[in-house]
Amino acid sequence: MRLVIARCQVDYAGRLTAHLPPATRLILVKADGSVSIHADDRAYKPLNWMSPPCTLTVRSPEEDEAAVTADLDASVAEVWEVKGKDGDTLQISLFEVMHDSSHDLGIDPGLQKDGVEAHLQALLAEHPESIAAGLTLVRREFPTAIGPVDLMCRNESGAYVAVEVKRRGEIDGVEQLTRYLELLRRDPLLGDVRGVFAAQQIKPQARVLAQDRGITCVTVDYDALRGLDNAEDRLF
Amino acid sequence: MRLVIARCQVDYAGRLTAHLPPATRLILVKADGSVSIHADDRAYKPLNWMSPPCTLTVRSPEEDEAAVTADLDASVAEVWEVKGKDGDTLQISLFEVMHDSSHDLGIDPGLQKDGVEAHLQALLAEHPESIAAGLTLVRREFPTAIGPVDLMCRNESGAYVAVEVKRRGEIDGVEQLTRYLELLRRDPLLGDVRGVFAAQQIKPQARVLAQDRGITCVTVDYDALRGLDNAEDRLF
DNA sequence: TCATACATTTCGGTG
DNA sequence: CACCGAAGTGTATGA
Repeated sequence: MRLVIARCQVDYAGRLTAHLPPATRLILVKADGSVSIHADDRAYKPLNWMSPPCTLTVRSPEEDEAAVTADLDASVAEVWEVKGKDGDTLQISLFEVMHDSSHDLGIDPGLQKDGVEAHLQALLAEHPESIAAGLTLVRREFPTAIGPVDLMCRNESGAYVAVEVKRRGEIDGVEQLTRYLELLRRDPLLGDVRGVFAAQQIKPQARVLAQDRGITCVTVDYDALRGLDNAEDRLF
Repeated sequence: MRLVIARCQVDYAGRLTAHLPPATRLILVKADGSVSIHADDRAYKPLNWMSPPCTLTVRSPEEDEAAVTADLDASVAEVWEVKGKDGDTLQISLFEVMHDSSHDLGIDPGLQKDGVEAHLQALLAEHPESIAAGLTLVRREFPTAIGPVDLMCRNESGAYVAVEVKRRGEIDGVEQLTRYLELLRRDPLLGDVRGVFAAQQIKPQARVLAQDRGITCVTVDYDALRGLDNAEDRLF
């Protein structure tokens, strides 16, 4: 990884056209060839970047007439041109370099995650009764023409119940479930299909929309479910 | 901005739980207090991060028993604890520091963009006939109870046409337009309202859904529109 | 402050 | 390779 602190100007042309006026910034050149430009704020998003695969070409400004403008040519030390795979380009004009160091980091073992929707879905699949009393699982990822329903269940009276699982319940989740229900209800083998929208938190607007469409909302306690799981582990 | 290259282990607890095993990485501490951890690949996304506002506390490992594990205590040099506003925490255990430098960057003038949806909408507003022959603009951002319709037009026979503009046409865009149309059609003053989904690219699934709902799909050539605009500039 | 829509979204999964 | 959906999404804008 190469770290460069420099006064620079950046021009991007690709899916959009963007320009960064001259200022001092951090330029990161990583081992995979990717380049990103960071200001002194925002942890997550760089000001500008080029995703791999891409190639970086460094040249002095006089090598390329086009890169030399009347205002800038006197002070430009180097011009970096980064070309992406879709023909997009990032041109970095460096005026003054304050810092430049390279470091060998090696490959990263990577991030281990827990608590995402997949886990929530797995826990609910193991404990469908926590969604509604008497509910039993038919299968996870129940296939439809427009994609799989998270959980297909049956209630005490044998009716099918399609469950959409979300960490945060918002309008688009209700729309998604609505589309599934529309399709499922066309299948005469399934008969009437109920809809349940299960999430850790459900936004008021999503709740109203769901209610309007006859979809039941269930808020799920992830920690309690995990506890249930742990308790089970201990018991059996 | 502070740049630290160090062998470190990272643990995040917040909306999810995540863990980074010991490895050499770049740790960025920015002027706004934000912290991000980068591996030697991926331009855009850090391995882990804490968005501002947040506070960084540095301490030697013996100050906090909880942070000291049997496996690690011998080699841990420092433990950084970053607390976010929602009570989420990022704990960085540093084993060995290879580089540590600080740089004053000042505030950034920021990115200047062109080519986003707003511009596309503006161009289409100036050239509604490029959406469909005979179309004339009534107004941009036509207000409804659930939000503004991008473009409200009328066709040759005087019927209202609601146009949803997207750079990339996907299912949620069709859903959005559907909601608008549902509302607009309740207004007796407007009469029948047609729907047009205009985008640079329209995904097949979105196209199918739109067709099913009687919404017309139009793919827009952004460069041609911009050319039309430039040509106009030259002519008048 | 909250809700919504956009993003050069990025990123991972599946067909 | 495409499409599709999730993300600790982040970010800007308007109510």
